[in-house]
Amino acid sequence: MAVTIKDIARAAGVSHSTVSRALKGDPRISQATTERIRRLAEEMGYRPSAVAQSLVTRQTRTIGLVVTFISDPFIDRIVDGIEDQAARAGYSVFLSASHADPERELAVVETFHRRRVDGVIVLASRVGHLYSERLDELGVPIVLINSQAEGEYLYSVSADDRQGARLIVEHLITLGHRRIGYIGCTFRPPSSRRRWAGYRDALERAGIPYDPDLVVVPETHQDVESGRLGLKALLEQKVTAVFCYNDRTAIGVMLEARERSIPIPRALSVAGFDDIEASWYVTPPLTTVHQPRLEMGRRATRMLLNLLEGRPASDVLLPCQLIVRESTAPPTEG
Amino acid sequence: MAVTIKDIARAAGVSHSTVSRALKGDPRISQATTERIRRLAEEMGYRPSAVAQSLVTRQTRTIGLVVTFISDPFIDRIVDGIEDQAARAGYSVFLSASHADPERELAVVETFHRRRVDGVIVLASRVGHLYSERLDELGVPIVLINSQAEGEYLYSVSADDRQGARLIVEHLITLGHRRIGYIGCTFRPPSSRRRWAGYRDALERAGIPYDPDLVVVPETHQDVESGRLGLKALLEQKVTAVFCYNDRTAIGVMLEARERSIPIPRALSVAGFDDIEASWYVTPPLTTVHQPRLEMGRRATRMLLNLLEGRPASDVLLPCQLIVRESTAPPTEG
DNA sequence: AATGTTTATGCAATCGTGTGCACAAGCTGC
DNA sequence: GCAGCTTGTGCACACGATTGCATAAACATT
Repeated sequence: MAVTIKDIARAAGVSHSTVSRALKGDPRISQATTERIRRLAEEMGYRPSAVAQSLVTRQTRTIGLVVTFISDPFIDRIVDGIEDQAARAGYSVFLSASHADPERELAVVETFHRRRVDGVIVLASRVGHLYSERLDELGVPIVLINSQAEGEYLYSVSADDRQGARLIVEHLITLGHRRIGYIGCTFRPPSSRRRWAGYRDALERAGIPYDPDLVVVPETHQDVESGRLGLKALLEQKVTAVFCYNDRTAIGVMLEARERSIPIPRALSVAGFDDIEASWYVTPPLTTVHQPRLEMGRRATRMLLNLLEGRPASDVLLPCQLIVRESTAPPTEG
Repeated sequence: MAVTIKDIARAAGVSHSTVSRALKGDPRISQATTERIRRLAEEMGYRPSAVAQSLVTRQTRTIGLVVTFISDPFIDRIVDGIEDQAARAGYSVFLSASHADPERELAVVETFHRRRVDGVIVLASRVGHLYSERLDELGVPIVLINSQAEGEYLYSVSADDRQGARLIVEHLITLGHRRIGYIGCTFRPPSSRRRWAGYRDALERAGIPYDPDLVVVPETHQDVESGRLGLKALLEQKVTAVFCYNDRTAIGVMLEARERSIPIPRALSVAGFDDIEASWYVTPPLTTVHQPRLEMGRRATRMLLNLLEGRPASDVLLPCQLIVRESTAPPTEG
């Protein structure tokens, strides 16, 4: 059995209210008693029950974190940032995976409800209408990170997809490329659309006419596969460079290119997005766009904590950074 | 304000005890009342408070999960497996990172204590004496996955490091290699030692004398760097193949080899361990040992749940599987 | 000496749920 | 018509903390 304040009260010969107050540093309790009680608590190995505290204070100091899949190389550092900030503030994190399955999404929300989490962070998920509605019913603040929500959500932290895409496509243009393909993503429509917009921004600024034939959105839910399919389609278009929705897609392109003996970057430049760990393991190392993932996790958590303390918060859009490695080079003549 | 059983009781014109019993399906409550109450609960959007339930039942149905770093490509699927099984059983998971920092380790244990978690899973961590002692003080079952604990711990789920290592070294021997190096890991001594033992097992079975000069344990806490350093040391020994502590180390070897224009697998075969996602993205795809990570997470969780229900449990040692890809080949003559 | 003020502590209710025990009503059996 | 049994429900306490209010003692004020 765990030690309770009553046990301490008995040992100290005071009431349990006094113990509670002493431990909280209530000035009404005399210095002497406070110290005596604190020493006893320490000796007896007292650990306040967060459960009992939650019941009376009506806040659990927990936050619910939903991701679609835990094994997504994109999210690891974000979760790191979330856990870090939450722990520092004395909050604990419930981790749940929705697997992009509506049934499990509802189950997760239900669980968060029963657990009475103080707030929720939704990570890189597609938030459909039903899901969104249920989340709202929780009646707690919700922060979305890199949301694939269809409507505009109240609070969000995102990397600037459009700016990042523009950056990397400008890099390709600067290298001399004119026929640049874009391989989008069919199951993350909003961010794919934003990256596509950045791609067009770059073309427009350079005065290169936009050619819809150079844009493909393969019908698959596997990023790597998407890259393979995308490349097949784009080869007919004689592109000299490909900008991919994300690094996994770019890796798919590279794998497919290798099978077809297309040397990268000599015959084809490949660019990704996200800067996942594997992007600098592959051959050649991938030119990509870095998203400040750790920072995104931290900012989202701080935003949530602010909201929980009644402070205002406003959306955060973090800039991306171009990472030039070896998968991009000037196009070869002819 | 959330709906409570008292609200339902008032609406139904019964006492809250009756509501509690009806919702739990107590046979003493008449069919009619039970149904009426259930309908009301549904209509009013009642969500039982896990907090209040925990207080009285003295179990929280939560499990604490500690990892050293969240952004470790090795753990993602394990966590997937844990979350999956826990969620199915109605348990929620508190995720914490210790960052291999003694201070944070203690903080995590302290948090789990206050939260009154029912059990703990420790993932791939080095569990020192102090840490271990504190964990014991929690007084709840603890399951270690791929433990780097120094002593023998009560309950654990592991992949069979020794067997896996033997498997892959035998593969190298079968290809014709005789001078095979091993690059170990300095900050995960127990498993590194086990893989080293498997390496020697394979040599012994093949009648190849063990040469300590072919074993290096670079003094670095970065896996990739370890591979680079390891290769530098082993090149002097004229090895034709290298077995690495893990895939990241093997990737380090490959990167270093590329910089030195050593073709893989023609001039050097490289083998890893773990089968992380990046292992099949690299060029050439890495021959490695697959650990059934998803299964490890699932088994650990089921073991913990068994312990929580008073059922017995015994340690699990799961076999590893050899994954032959393209980074290994017969040695070239001369 | 009576009253007011300060200081230190205790009492008791509360948070939302579970549960042992009491109890009332209806039924059975003699 | 009464004891005994069954059935359905309520009372009241418990879980471990927080907190408004009461109170007792000590001291200051008039």
